[in-house]
Amino acid sequence: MKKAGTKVSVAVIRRLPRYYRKLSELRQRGVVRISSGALAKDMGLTASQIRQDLFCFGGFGQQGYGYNVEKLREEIGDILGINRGNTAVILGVGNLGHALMQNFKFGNNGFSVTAAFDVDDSLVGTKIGSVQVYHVDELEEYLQTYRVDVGVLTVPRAFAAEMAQKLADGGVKGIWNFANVELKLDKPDVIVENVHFSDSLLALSYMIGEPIYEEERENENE
Amino acid sequence: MKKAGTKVSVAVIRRLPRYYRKLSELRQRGVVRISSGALAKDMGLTASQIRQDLFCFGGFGQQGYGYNVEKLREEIGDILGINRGNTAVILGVGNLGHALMQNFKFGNNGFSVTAAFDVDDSLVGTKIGSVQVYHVDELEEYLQTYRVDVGVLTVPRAFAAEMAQKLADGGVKGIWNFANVELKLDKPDVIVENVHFSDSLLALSYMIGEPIYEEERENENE
DNA sequence: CTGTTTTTGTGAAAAAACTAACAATTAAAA
DNA sequence: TTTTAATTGTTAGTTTTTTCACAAAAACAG
Repeated sequence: MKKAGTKVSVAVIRRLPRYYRKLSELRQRGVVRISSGALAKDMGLTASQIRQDLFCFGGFGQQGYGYNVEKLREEIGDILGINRGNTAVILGVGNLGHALMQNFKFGNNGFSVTAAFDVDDSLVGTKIGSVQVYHVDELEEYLQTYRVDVGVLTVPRAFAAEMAQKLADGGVKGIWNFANVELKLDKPDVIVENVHFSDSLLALSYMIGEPIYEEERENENE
Repeated sequence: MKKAGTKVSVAVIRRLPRYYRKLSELRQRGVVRISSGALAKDMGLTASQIRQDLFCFGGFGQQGYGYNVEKLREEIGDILGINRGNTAVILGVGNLGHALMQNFKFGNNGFSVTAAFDVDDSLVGTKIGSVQVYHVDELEEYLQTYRVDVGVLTVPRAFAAEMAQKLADGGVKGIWNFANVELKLDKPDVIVENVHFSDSLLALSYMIGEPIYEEERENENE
């Protein structure tokens, strides 16, 4: 659909999951079709932007009709790689790793978690849900044996760099990094996606202290 | 420092916490001064961008010298509101809320957590660390009694909207939203900061499937 | 003390992102 | 069936963001 070699901007890519989420919600509510205008209003964007974004990947709509919710959702899901059968392993079954394994719906996002790793011997050998916990020492061999697309890094920050390197050496394509450090890898083909809680909270901290942000919001709602 | 009424772009604000984090790290390593060029190289940005970003708030550097790490860190911290004595309450002491309370360093980001709320009677009355857990029914009164700047929303998605409304009605300035829903509030002066795990994972999913992103990364590292 | 190098602050240029506009097409109404 | 209204794909224009370029200031070397 998209011209080969064409680069889609990061800004667009960051909006795709939001579209997917909104379309999933619409589908669940039984909505069959939606126009870019209605979607825009619902999401606080402009209709133009939505059409432009989708245009990057080819037209999924129909003039005079709009977009079929089910079909558009499928298309965006495909673009995002939801049907690619991605696999992930969890590094660090502490509080956060545990919470992710128990609460986060990896399956809804096209990932299956195939293993977890920790150094704590009281965890090794147990199962979280249906996922086996291995000792970190077994990581290397595991990565050589099974295809793992993404490593989820939920270890304490002190161990993050070392674990990230092991994941990269083991051939993962991406690292979902929850450790509060900027990872530097020698493998440039490994994508690092950071989830920095503190960055998020500090941005919020700034915004609640700046009256100008309130004004902006008011205009937005017209 | 910044001209009153001037709006700083969101892109800049999102970089400030990264600067703060990097400067904290440099300070800890005993680095006293740094140039925009060195900082840029370390962070994968351009020197120009860093100077431009800081220029939004006034000049913190010195020509021919660079930036004093300690001083710049302080300044950015002030801009972000780290010394404003912000308070936060946790809504939902499930897996994630618990993990945040135990692992996340609110203090490092200028926040003190003053209370937590849940519906589970087996949790109500207990303490997580030094933080008391109250029943959600007591939220309204609590918000009327104490100043709460931010509500941390870690409830199941089904309850997110309702709880968000209570927080907004109670007068919080911001909501740190971990529930996987787009919140719609009738109070436009309440800032919502979303932490959407699934959006993040799906963006990563897209990028590991697109060879073009690898190329981009390679150029970045020159 | 003088000259050279470093480095910022800042305006201008370039690039990227977003919005507007509209012909082409479809759906719905008359 | 014909007309009217709705809506997309797509190009062009506008705005925002990023990068470039360089004078001014400071540090450093000799």
